Amino acid sequence: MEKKIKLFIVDDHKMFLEGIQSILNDVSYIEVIATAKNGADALKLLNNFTPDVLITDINMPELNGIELIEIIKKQHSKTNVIAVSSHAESEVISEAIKAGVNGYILKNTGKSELLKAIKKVYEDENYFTEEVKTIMNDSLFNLAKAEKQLVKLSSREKEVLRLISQEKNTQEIADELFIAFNTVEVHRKNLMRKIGTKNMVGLVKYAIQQGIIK
Amino acid sequence: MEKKIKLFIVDDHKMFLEGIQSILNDVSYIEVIATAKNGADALKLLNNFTPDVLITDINMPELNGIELIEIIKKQHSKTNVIAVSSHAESEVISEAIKAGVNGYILKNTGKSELLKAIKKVYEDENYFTEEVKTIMNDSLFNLAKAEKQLVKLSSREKEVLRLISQEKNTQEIADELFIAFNTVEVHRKNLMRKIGTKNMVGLVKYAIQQGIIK
DNA sequence: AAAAACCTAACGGTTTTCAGGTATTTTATA
DNA sequence: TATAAAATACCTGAAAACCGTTAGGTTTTT
Repeated sequence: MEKKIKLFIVDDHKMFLEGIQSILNDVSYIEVIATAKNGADALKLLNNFTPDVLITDINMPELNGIELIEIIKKQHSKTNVIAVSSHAESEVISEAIKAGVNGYILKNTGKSELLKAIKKVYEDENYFTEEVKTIMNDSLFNLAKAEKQLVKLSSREKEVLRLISQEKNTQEIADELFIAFNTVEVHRKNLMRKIGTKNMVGLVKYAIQQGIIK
Repeated sequence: MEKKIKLFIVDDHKMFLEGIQSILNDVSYIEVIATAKNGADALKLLNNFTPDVLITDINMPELNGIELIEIIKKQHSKTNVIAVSSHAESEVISEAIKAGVNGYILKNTGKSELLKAIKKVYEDENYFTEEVKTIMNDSLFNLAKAEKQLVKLSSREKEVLRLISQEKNTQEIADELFIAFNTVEVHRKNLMRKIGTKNMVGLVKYAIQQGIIK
């Protein structure tokens, strides 16, 4: 390869970021041109850098991986994106694909697979690890993809979700946001409808998974 | 330093494991003698290896970091332990300290701090990052430490917790375990008492944090 | 400008959780 | 083997969550 692959890495853990960089330092055909610790920072830096491939964590606070991918695909279409996640959850994978991700690998995969993914994605091909492909082939996956619209939470809903996840009850949330008890209930109901769960356990799991809290 | 510091690293993410190894490869006075992807594997390997310092993730399935630390401190007292975690939560820090951990750092800290921690802990001193120290100095921390006995869940309680975290209600859990509705309620109440929360949101957060589910 | 989405609020009713007990059997362990 | 801990089960009443629906005003998008 005559030209180095320009990489941009996004992860909220400095230790992980440095680890990946250290691994990729030894690879002659790759150059890490920038890193960021969340989606918002990444977007700012993308005005100054034009990476060939961007690797992003899915679970990040503020602006998470899925949202970042969506924006990149609209505004920086030359950059291909690999999502990295701790867990293989079909909803997340489904949303990442809908957002236009080019690859999806898990954190429990090693260096060789990471390099394969980077090369493939650089060449405008897709790369998904076996575990992810298994889930994608699952019959339920296509159903889920078809019937489940992309979850877009409003800022108010995220706020309510955050407070629910802090173990606050409806009245406490109402007091804190200066809105009526009933309004909080509506937000909660809409959250459950959008996220597709029937109780608060599902909500808090989603919140943690999406990095909205913790 | 005449002798290399022998390191053992435990983390369920291969990518993280390899990243850390790559970082530490460049450090002359450190030698990574072994790695493991969970607490159980680590314990097995500790029969063959005697590391000076063991670095372990806190959130792992099967046998988590806290439990691993407890066992190491009993059975391999020569090995000092550094806990690595994604988030700084006072309960977890408190339990790690009670388990006898020698250092506690966050994944959002970088290489230089990691090396400092390893050196300090190797010399039988403690090392805690600023963020962790802040939490430890918090007046509530000492209270929490004093009044909160170490959480020991029975296997049945863990089972119920797992099902609660799967968004199942009391009746569904009762049916699945072939026990009475009321019994499930007792387990749930005991879980809430032990974990120190007043609702299921707190339970599921604990379950995720402890790697009991997900 | 129209349509869609969002935020707000309310009502009535159902289901589930939560908090406080008592009590028996089984299992682990000192 | 004593006894402590765990698992089982039941009860009551209160609190909170859950469900369906309507509806008006605001903001954003098309």
